Amino acid sequence: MITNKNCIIRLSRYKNALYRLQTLGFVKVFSDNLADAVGGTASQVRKDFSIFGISGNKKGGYQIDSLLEKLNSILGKDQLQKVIVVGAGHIGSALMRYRGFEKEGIKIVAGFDIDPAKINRSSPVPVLPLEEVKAFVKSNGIRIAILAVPDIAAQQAADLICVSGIKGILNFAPLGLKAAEGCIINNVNLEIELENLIYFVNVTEKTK
Amino acid sequence: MITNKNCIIRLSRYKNALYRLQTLGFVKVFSDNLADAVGGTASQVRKDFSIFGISGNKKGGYQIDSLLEKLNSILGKDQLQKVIVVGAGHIGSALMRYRGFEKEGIKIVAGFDIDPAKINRSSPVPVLPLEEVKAFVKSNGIRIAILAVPDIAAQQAADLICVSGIKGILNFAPLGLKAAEGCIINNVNLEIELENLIYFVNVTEKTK
DNA sequence: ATCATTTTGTTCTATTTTTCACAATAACAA
DNA sequence: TTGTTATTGTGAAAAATAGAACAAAATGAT
Repeated sequence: MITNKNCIIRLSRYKNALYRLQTLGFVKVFSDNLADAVGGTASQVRKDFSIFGISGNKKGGYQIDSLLEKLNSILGKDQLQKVIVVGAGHIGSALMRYRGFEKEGIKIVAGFDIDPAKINRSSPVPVLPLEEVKAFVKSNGIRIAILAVPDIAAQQAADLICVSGIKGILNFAPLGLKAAEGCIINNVNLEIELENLIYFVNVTEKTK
Repeated sequence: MITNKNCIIRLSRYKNALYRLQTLGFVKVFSDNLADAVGGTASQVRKDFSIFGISGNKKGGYQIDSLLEKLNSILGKDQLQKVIVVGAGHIGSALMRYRGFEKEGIKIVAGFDIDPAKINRSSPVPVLPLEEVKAFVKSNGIRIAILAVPDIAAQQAADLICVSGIKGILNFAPLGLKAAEGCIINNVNLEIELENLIYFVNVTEKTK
């Protein structure tokens, strides 16, 4: 089994680049075009494809449409992914209003919050009371949740949604969470991303 | 020079864990405590410290306060980092309202947008016309920008702020940007993060 | 048809990152 | 003291990842 997260991220980037190339009218692509498009090497593009049994044509490159089909299937994009957002604060609400996911086949179907003032069953993406999350997850077959609650509530909320049947959590709380058995947590930590950026800006400035 | 991004991310996590431990009343910590706290190995904690010349006490572990001082200095947290947000849409506005950065010594000092309707010079974080970005960056010595504009505008906006003197960009546009010479770009791509999560949820489900 | 050229697919090599293992040493106990 | 134990710091080993190189195959030109 592939455990290389960067490799999967590259597949996503290839996919995105391929859509752009397709829009521009291209129907086939070579490994070095893709490498240029995502900022990698042609070797690595071919290696990545080889790992997943994707093959092209000697001298003919890769057919963009069939390549996209294969990448989309690997990335689980052959079916609509329904996602919930837990926490309807600034970040959570912004995510619920964000339309960019839809063109990626990702649909935010509901938000949940513990604060009654945030509940709104009639908005485009309804915001429901947190107590209803378990029933909702079960009856709608949701597997993925975005967690955007304050630090203090994060672990508790994570535990709750794991028990509710969620298999993967994208965690925005700036705090490492302990995953329950059978649940994967990926962290998006903006503070850490910024710190990282600041570090590398600092060191490249110093070494110059 | 250290180029290992994950290593720097771990330093941030150690730092955050240390603050939590400090709050709980601890004054010293052992490598295995930290490993537990961030989900790594004790070896790696010590190796990471060793790389940056951080040393503790044989049998005595690490003094939390001096350890934090060293980590904060490495991560550039010994001075307030002023950051601007380019793009005052849903994500950009949410970031400007997000108070979590302040306790990390990161202050969003202004937002910029091309849409006159978004301009608001009197809000807590003023939103200014994009034309003013260069002057603002220069006169306030800003080095870091968060880019939260729509796809189509992203490369152009990135070019503009690089020319304006920005050294590091945290890019939210779901699109790989070409960095101008002397400018570092880190990408935060929520679609890709979700795809990644979905992939790993799928494979762990299948292999079980 | 033959040859030259292009591009894949994969093996082999290099580099990077992580883990292991253990000597060195500080703290404490007897 | 002397011995025992706990923990660091690091060099060496292992594992994971990336890159280079090249044979094989397909295309097109002469």
